[in-house]
Amino acid sequence: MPELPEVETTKNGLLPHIKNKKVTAVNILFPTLRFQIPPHLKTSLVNKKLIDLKRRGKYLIFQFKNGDLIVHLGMSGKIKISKLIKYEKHDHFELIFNDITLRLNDPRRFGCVLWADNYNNHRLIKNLGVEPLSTLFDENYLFIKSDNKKTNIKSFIMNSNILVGVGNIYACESLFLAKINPLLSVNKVSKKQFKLLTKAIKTILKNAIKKGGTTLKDFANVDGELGYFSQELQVYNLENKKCNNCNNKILRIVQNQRATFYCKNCQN
DNA sequence: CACTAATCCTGGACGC
DNA sequence: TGCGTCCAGGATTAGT
Repeated sequence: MPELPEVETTKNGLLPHIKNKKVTAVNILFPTLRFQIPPHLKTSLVNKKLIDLKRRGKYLIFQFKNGDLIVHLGMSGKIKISKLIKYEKHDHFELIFNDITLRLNDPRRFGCVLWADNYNNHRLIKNLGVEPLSTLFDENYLFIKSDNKKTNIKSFIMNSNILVGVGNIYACESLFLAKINPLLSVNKVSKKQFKLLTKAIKTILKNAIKKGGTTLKDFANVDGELGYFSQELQVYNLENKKCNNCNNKILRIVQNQRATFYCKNCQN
């Protein structure tokens, strides 16, 4: 479900509620996720103060003095500020502070809850590519990374070892904004196109964060409010609808086993 | 090495 | 109302 803007929205929603607060209890309700939730969290986090909450790619990093709690939301994970006493189906993990309870619910179980002494050294984090909203991400970076690669530009920008946070929705939307055909081999992408693309990715992600993310089926922020970027989508999930630029029909194809939406007329 | 396919899992939409 | 099929926001791993 969540790409960078949704994770960022979650982070921004949670942080003011939990910063500098002590964990009073941890409940592991259903440890089965992509990896088993480490049982020691139930005791090792109690009485520890949350120093900061960060985002790295699509990972949330809850920082404590004794280490980092790493959470990935997978396709269907949600963290809510819970006022409910009764648990719901697919609740997995609960982080309880004095006055507030965070609950992780993940029906498809592609998410994970991990522990690391330092998140930067964790095997799932240390090889991640650049943050798209950082100054390290520019056309030169993409150009260097694209060297000799024949893979298509869409899967290239979705490769988290190159660039983090861009999933299927924002890859489609960014390529549309940059007017680049998603099928184009990266070794044929010009420097000028890379410049347009980096700019488009930054613009799309920033705007999506501002709108509180994209709600397709059920994404909601920590207070249960929906994301409004879905109203601004230009191609994603809009097969056979008219392109806002040229009125041609938006196409749906499959690339690397993922749906791609684009306008053949505008993106070439 | 580079690229493709399979895989993990549940639930919602849709056709019959 | 129910059943079968397909599809979904991710990312690793196995295989060619």
